[in-house]
Amino acid sequence: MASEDSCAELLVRLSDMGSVMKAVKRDLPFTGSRAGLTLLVALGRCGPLRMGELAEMFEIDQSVISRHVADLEERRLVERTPNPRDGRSWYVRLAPDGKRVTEELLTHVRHLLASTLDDWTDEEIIELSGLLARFRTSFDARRARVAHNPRTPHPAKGL
Amino acid sequence: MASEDSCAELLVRLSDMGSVMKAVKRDLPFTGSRAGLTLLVALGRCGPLRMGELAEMFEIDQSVISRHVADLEERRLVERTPNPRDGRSWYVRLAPDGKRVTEELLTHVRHLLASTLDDWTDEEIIELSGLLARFRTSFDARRARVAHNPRTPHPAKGL
DNA sequence: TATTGTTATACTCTATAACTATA
DNA sequence: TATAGTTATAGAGTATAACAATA
Repeated sequence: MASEDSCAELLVRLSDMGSVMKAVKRDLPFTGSRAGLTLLVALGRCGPLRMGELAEMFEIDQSVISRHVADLEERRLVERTPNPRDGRSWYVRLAPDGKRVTEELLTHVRHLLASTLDDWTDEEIIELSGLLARFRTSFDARRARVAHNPRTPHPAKGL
Repeated sequence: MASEDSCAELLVRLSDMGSVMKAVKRDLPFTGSRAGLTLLVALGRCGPLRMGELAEMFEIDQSVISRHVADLEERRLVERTPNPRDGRSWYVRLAPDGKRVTEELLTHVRHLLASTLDDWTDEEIIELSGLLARFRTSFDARRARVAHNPRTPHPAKGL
């Protein structure tokens, strides 16, 4: 069972990761918005996705996705194809330029990370990845519990 | 030595933590900006800090800190005292209300985390905290190396 | 002359609401 | 009527540059 002390410590460490990722993203050689970059990477990992799926994945509004995708499309980094099963929706996929850019970016970050972790063993890195993946699973499970059993006020949106 | 594969995996996991922290912050019972909240927590952890120190800590511009602190001061959550050793600078500290609010928030998040990790052992949590702390250390060390030995183009700011 | 902090301005990211077109 | 996506508008967060006061 998790103690308050160990949770407080973990909280600090997790917050710290925010600064780290921010620094990584800021120094990335990409002439476009950080949000667009994030979408490109997601499309590279997951393959074609609908607008709504992207919105759900990042928990941001569809309207925001709509504008970012429009921007990426204008810059020839993604392409849209109509969903043959539903005339309302679209699939977004990486265009050739987008694929190239995304691969370059990922290579860049992987090198950065490898250089950062040059005194770590592979086992240690895998250990950390595993714990983070498990943390994510636990977090999602808790959210599902709360959503199904809403004794807490509400999702409490604007607070 | 870190392999490309393990780094790629870790990269995905670290990005994931961004979404998690965003969800945590969004559901927090705080009637104010997320940025202000972050500053309050930092002041609670570190004690009185100068404006410039806050800017450096979060790697954002002094002008931004200036406006957030002005807002928090207006809402009686922080207080400013002149630095007796340097007439240009100010110390920012939690006001009584700010101290109360900060403690309530931290208690809330600790409970949230404890509920999330109810099937983790304390040792596992401490293990994860330790690896994250070490990651942060490695990351900072790499940045210092690059800064002192700038064979890469430059800090590459606007990119 | 350099540094601490402020103000003015503009850009990025996001949310809300009103809209369209399909289902 | 419900849903997928768009557009308009507003708010939060940040960076840049010009500035005041102090070192």
